[in-house]
Amino acid sequence: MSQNAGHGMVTMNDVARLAGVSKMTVSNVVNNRDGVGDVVRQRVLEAIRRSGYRVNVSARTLKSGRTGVIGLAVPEIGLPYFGHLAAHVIEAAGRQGFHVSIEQTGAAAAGEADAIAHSRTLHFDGLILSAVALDRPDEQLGDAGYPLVMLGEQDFGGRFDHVAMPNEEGTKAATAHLADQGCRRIAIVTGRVLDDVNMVTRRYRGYLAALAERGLDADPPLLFPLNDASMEAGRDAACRMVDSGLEIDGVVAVTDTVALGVLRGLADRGLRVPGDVRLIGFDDVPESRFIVPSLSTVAPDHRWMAERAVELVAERIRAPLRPTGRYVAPFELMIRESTR
Amino acid sequence: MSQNAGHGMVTMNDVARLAGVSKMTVSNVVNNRDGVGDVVRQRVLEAIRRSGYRVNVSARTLKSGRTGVIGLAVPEIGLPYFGHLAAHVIEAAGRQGFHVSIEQTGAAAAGEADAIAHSRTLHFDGLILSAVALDRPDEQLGDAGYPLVMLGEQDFGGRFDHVAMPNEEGTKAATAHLADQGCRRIAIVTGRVLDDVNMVTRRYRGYLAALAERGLDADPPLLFPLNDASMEAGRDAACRMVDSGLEIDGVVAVTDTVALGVLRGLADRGLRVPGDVRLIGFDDVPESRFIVPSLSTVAPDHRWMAERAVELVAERIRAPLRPTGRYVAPFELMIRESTR
DNA sequence: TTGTACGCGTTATCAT
DNA sequence: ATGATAACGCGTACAA
Repeated sequence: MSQNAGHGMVTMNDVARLAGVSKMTVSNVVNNRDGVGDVVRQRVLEAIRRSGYRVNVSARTLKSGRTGVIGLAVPEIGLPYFGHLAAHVIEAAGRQGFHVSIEQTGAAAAGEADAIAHSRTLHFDGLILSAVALDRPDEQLGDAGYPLVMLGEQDFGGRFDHVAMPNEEGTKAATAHLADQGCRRIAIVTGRVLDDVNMVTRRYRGYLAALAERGLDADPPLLFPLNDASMEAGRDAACRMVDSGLEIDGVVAVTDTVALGVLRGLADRGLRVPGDVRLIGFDDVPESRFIVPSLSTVAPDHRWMAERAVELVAERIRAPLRPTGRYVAPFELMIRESTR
Repeated sequence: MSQNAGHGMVTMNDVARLAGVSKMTVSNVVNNRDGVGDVVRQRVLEAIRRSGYRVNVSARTLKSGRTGVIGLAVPEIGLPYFGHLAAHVIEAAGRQGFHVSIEQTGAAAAGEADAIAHSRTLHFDGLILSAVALDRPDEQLGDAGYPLVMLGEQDFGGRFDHVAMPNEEGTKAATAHLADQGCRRIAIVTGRVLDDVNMVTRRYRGYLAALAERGLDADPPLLFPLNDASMEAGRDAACRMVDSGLEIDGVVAVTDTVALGVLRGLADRGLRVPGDVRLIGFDDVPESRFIVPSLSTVAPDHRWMAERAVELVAERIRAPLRPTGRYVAPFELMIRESTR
C-alpha cells in the first residue's frame, strides 16, 4: 500500500514502517536469517504479504556483485538441437539457483564475440557459449577468470573450460556402422573443412579414420559441402550428390538437422532410405525417432553436457583461477530404420 | 587496472581518477551526453579502454527502476514451435532494446503462475506468457498495470493484452481444405476438450464448423485425444485411430509436432500419406517443409506475433493503464504433399 | 564545462 | 533480539 516516490515500488523501508521495525529486521526475515523473534517475524511477514513487497534484485545485486544470471549463447534457438540443449541448460541452471539469459549469435564470429562482451557488460555471473565460428577469442577475453564455458563445438585448446561433443569418436562410430551394414561408398555431407579447431574438421577426421580402418577409400573425395547446417542446405547437398552420378550407398550427415534435409533431397531424386542408400546423423534430436524412416544417429548425452557446463560455471565462480578442464560427453549410437 | 575493494570491479570512480576528472564527466561520456570537451572526452574514453570499465547495469537499474529485460515463458523451449517463436521474440525485443530471459513452464498451470511471480520478483520490465494451462491468473495478477502479454494460446477474455493464433479460422480452413481434396471422413487428433478458453477447444470448434459447412458429420466423434502435444502422443493417437477400425480418409492434427507423430503412427500401421489418408497440421514449423511427405499446415505469421507481443509490452510500459487489446495473427494455408 | 551532494533498495558491521 | 549507519555504483539536480 504505502509506496515510495521513486518508481511506485514497495521497499523494505515501507515494510519496516508498516511492521514497526527497522529495515534491517525486514532484511533478516526476508533472507531467513535467525536472530529474529517469532512475534516480530510474523509481524513482518504479514506486512510483506499486505504490502505486496518483493525484494529488489538490482539492489541486492549492487551489494553482492552477483546477478544470479548466466548467459547462454547459441547460434539460433529455433534449431531443434539448440532448443533442446537450451532446455537442459535452463533446468540445470535452475537447480543451481541461476537464471538463464539466451543470446543468439547467428552462427557468426561477430555474434559470438558480441555475446561475450554482452555477457560481461550485463554482468552475467558466467557465460556458456556454444561457439561454431569464433576461432580466436583471445582479445575479447580480457579477464582470464571470467566464467566462460565453451559448449559443444569449437575447441580452443585448453584456454577455456570446455564441454566437448564426441565429434571424432562419434562420427567414426557412425561411419564404421555404415560399413558394418555393407556400405562400400560412403559419402559425407558437412560444412567446409577450414581450420583445426572446427567441429566440422573433427567430424570429418572421424569419418576418414573409420574409412581407413575398414580399408575403404574416398577417392574422389565423397565430400558434399554445406554453407550452413540447415535442412535446406542438406537437401541441396543431397541433390548435388545424386546429380554427381557418383556411386554412393551410405551417407554420414554432420547433424540430424542436415540429415533431415538430406532425406528430403534423396526423396526428391527418387532414392529410398535405407533401400538405395543408408543415412546416419549426429545429435539425436527428438524428431529423429519419429520421422519416416527413423534416423540412425550419434546420441551425445545432452543432459550430461548441460549439467557439466553449468557446474563448470559454478566452480569457476568459486575459484576463478583454477586450471581449465576439458570434458567429452559420452555418446551412444542409436540404430534406427535409416541404416537397417 | 585500478580496482575497487568491493568485488574486483572497475567503477566510474576508478575511471574518473584515472582520467583526472569527476565521475560525473565519465557518466556523461558513457551516455554520449554533450557538455564534455573533446580533449576530456578522449581522455576519458582512453581511461575506459585501459581500465576495462563497464557500466554496472544493476546500479543503473536501481536508479531507473527498469531492468531492460523482458521475460518469455513458454512450455518447453525444446519443442520446435516454441524454439522458433522464441527466436523471433528475442530478435524483436533486441530491436526495441530489451533482453529476453526465458522461463520454461512445463505446460503446467503451476509453472505458468510461477513464471508470472518470478517475472515480477526479478523486476522484469514485462512478461510474454505463452500460456497453455493457466485458466484464471487473477490472483497472481495483483498489479493491473504490469506489462503481461499473453501469446498464442489461452484467451482470458480481455483481461490482458493478447496476441492470438487464428485457432478457429485456421483449423476451419485446414478442415475445409481436406474436404476440398475429397475427404469425407475427417478425424481430428487433439488434446482433451476441457473448457472455453482452451486453444484445443477453439481448434476443435473450427474443425466442427468446417464439417458442418460441408455437410460432413463426425458421428461417432472422430476425435482422438492426446495427453500432451508431443510427437509420441501423436503417434499413439494415430495407432489408436487405425486400430479403431473406423473408416477415415483425412486427419487434422492440432499441431505440426503432433502431426509428425501421427505420420509416424500411420507408417507403423502401414498406411500411406496422402495415398490412404491425408494429413494436415498447424504451426508450420521449419521441419514441415522438409519431411517426407512434406506437411500441409496452417502457417500463422510467427514473426508478426513476436513483434506484436514485444510492441504491446513496450506500449504498456509507456502507458500502464491503457485498455487491453486482442490481436489475431494472420495465417496462410500451406498446401504440401500430405494433402495432395 | 565540470564538480558535489544525495538518493535508489539492500546488506554488513557494529552497537545497543 | 533489534536498530543505526555506512557502503555498493550510478544518475539527477544543482552549484560552481
